[in-house]
Parts: sequence; C-alpha cells; structure tokens
Amino acid sequence: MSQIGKDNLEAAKKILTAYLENKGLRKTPERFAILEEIYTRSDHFDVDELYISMKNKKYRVSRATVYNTLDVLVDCDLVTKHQFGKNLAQYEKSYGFKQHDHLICTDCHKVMEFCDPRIQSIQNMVGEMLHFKVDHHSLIFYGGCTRPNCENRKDVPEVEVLDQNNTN
Amino acid sequence: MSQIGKDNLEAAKKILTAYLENKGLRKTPERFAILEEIYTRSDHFDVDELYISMKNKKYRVSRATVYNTLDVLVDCDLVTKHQFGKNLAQYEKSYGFKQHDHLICTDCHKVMEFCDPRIQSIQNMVGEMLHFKVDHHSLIFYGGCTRPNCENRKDVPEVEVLDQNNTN
DNA sequence: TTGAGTGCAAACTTTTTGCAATGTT
DNA sequence: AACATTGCAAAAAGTTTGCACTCAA
Repeated sequence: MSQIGKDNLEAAKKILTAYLENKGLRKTPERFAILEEIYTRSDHFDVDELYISMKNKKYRVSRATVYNTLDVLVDCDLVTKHQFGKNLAQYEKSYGFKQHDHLICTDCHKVMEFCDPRIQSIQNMVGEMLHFKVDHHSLIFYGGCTRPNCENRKDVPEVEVLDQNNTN
Repeated sequence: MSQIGKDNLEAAKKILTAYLENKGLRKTPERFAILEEIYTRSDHFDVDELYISMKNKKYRVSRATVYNTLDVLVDCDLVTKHQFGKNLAQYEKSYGFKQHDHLICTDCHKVMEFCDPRIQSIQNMVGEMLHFKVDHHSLIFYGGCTRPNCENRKDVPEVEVLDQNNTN
C-alpha cells in the first residue's frame, strides 16, 4: 500500500465520520473496519470476496452488515457500485481516485480502467438535449486483449490504469 | 406496430432461421413465438414481463425456455441484454435499430435513448491504447428529468428516441 | 438507558439445472 | 427413431429482512 493509499484511507475515515455524524448514524467499529478493508484492497471486489477476506482476518462481521455498510459507503461516495453485466454487484473504493471508466476482457474478465474527457462533454450535451441533469454515468467497453496469453497472464495487475496521474 | 416494425420481424425470423440451421439447432415454435413477441413489443423488458405477457396471450412457454431462447437470440444479435444496475436483466430487440446508448431517470426509471458518434471514436482510441479489440460497449447516463412532473408523466412513451433516423 | 446496528438464519428474487416428456429432423 | 428442446419443479446464487441481542451515544 502506497503512502497515497494510506492518506486516502485516513481521509476516507474522516469523510465517513462526518457523514455519520451529519446523518445521526452511529460510528460503529464494523463500519470503519469495512472501510479500512476496502481501502486496503487494490482491486474491484464483490460482497462475498470482501466478506470472506474479512473473515479470514478474524474480523467478526456478517454478510448483512457488509451489505448495509456498503450502502452507507456508496451513499457518501466513498465506494462506487458497479453492475458489470452479471448478477453480481462489484464495488470499488472511490475517494481520491480520478474519475474513470472500465474496459472488461470478455475472455479473462480482467478489469482495466481508462479516462477520456470527451465522455464528460457527451454527457453534458446529451443531458441538455434531453432535458436531463445527468449526475453520473457508466461506460464499459467489452472486448478481448490483443496481446498474447491474455487469459493466463498473472504478471499484470488485476487492474491496470491508464492516465492515472492522480496526485490528490 | 409500424410497417418497419413488421419488416424487422420478418427479417429477424430469417436471421434466426439461418442461425439455427448454421448451428444445427432446431427451429422450434417456441423460439419463433418468443422472437415474435419481442419484436412486437415496443420497449425494454425483463424475463418475467416477457413470460407473463406470453402467458396472457395463451402461449405455452416456461420460464426456462424464455431464458434459453433469450440466450440464443442474444447470441445471434437479434436481442441485446442490459444489466441496468439492478439485479434484473433487461432486454431489447436489436435488429434494424440503430446503435444507441441509454439514459435512465433515477426518479422514475424511464429509459431514454441517444446516439453520439464520438463514443465510437473513444472506443477505437481506448482499444488501441490498451491493446484491446473492443467489440461492444455499454454507456448509461443516470440523472433526473429537469422537466416538471417527470415521475408521473404517462403521456410520454416509455422509451424516447433521439436521432433515431433509422429507415431500414 | 435506549434504540440504531449487529449477527444469524430464514425469506425473497432472479437465474440455472435435472429430468422425464415431447416433437423436430 | 434419435436426441435436442421443452415444461416443471427443485436448486443455486445473490440480496434483503425479521428478530433478539449488543453497544455507541
């Protein structure tokens, strides 16, 4: 975990604290433990991966609490929820990370990320034309890696980032 | 149903026939009945809506067959499957209809459509940069209608189309 | 103290699967 | 006639809910 990652976790904790206080919700250890686990992970994850991962670390959490807490974290924008075409919701931490979209390999299911400012302008234009206030979007490119051995490469990180010049 | 819609249905039946013959699959009445039902509908639908709708018309189909047939139709590109953020897959007919993306009202869940050629060029560029052969994408804008009474307007069609100059 | 939040298990929803019956080729 | 496909019902997969207990405020 990089220093930036750690800073993001600390900042995220502050945001969560403020959010909970503001909403009159309780600052339970479970909520912070789940937040920490998420900000310590590097990749996209689903509810069960997170749950199992915490169980393995001897945390005492139930699936219901994981679901509840993820709702809270999504609501305060610390976590983003994705429905990547399957019936399994995927999540990813979002504080301190640049807005990005996804590219998913239909062979190996690797998730990559990219940024393109034109999407923002399309969003603005379409919103205006259709009288919609667009507040977020989801753009996913599905395809196959053209490099050899896409499916079996374990030497590349699960999530690659293009143009991730985020410096907080 | 317009004449264009009818033509699309006829063309779709031919495509399905060719596909089934090519794959050595059987041309069962259920498959054509489901195709016809889909091309007769005007909107997006989920498995249960389609199933109920066919039951009401006294077709004899089971949910399993609807699921199986939808897989076939998606595979031969006559139907597109969407996972609009919920755990309920939505489908829509796709033959003879221009490529488009979606805008979903987070208040009333109305689905609108739009086209923008820039998405294609972003797709090409990103694919090249990340060494991916992108073969399809999903772009959804989420937002709220800025016109009054968005939630309750029944006078607008469920699916609005912008730039739908399809003449097929 | 007290009720929001938790763990657990049961319920629910959507999709998939097993199997005997059916009907296309 | 052979076997892919169907209907049905049961199972699976993912998520939500009910309830008694716990602990943050």
